[in-house]
Amino acid sequence: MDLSIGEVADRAGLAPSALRFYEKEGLIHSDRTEGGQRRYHRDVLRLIAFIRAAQRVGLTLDDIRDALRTLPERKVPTAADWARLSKSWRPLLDRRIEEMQRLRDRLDSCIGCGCLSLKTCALSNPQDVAASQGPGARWLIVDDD
Amino acid sequence: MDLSIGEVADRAGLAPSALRFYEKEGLIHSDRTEGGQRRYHRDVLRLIAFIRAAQRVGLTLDDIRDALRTLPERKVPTAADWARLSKSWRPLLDRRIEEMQRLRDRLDSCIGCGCLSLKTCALSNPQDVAASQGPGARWLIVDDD
DNA sequence: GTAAGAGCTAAAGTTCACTTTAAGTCAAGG
DNA sequence: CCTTGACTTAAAGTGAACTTTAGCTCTTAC
Repeated sequence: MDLSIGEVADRAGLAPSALRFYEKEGLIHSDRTEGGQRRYHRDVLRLIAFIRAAQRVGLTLDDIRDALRTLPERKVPTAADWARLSKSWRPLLDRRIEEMQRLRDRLDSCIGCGCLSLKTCALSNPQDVAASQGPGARWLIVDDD
Repeated sequence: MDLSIGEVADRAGLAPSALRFYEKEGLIHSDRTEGGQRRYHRDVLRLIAFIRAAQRVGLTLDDIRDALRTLPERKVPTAADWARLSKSWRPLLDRRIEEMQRLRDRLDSCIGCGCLSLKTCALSNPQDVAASQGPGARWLIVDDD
């Protein structure tokens, strides 16, 4: 009752080529038939769901492979294993949400006050704050004083 | 009192090569010195802030170029112009925030109940919901019934 | 006036996450 | 048995967003 690559692709909503790619990258695993075709355990669907979720949160496949390495090898992960993994994403998720909300609030306040041309507006003068901080998206994640 | 490419790069927190790239892509504009070097109006810093913000929300540079085309040509955009642009991002931003929150809640509930191996759990059986919906990240954005 | 560092261009290179291609093999229904 | 559609591989291609390289030129401080 194992799944072929096409069945997994259909159910998971991605292309067979993506599954082969994930396997080459060490993210998922398959058994083979006598003739060399892939056969997947149903558990791979949950694994793929986790991979896609992690990607949505902003993790690279490298990050995800590292995280999956913390799952017990050679046995099917338990609910507790998955829970531990989910939990480790929580802070990242919180940060992403907070950042989006800050951006939204900032856009809102600037729309509301029409201040975009004024010196005092955070949006209109991001560079003065940004210049002093490392690389990356600086002005958006600046803490309000 | 115009800015050189290096000054803009420093203040905006990106590389000079990125500024040249943005210019080639039609996102920003520069004047030139007699000798052919770029000189930027201070306004470019705000424009760059907008571009980076839009990227954070998930827009491609193509999307952003299109959005910027709605700004009045040949004159410095007003506060109202920027406000209109910001406003158009609001729905996208809201959707992204909602999606992140849904993912967080779902992970939380699955951690809390330890249900990951059960048939009733949304996280453990994403494929049954996902299969019926188009391509993309489906299970994460499925509405709760 | 000159040296050093900042800037110029065009073209090629990089990384990520896949997809496409080409040439062939496997599996399952009739 | 055989046809058809799904599957196999390795390697090359894709697109987004830049960066790097090479070989110059410009600007500025001394």
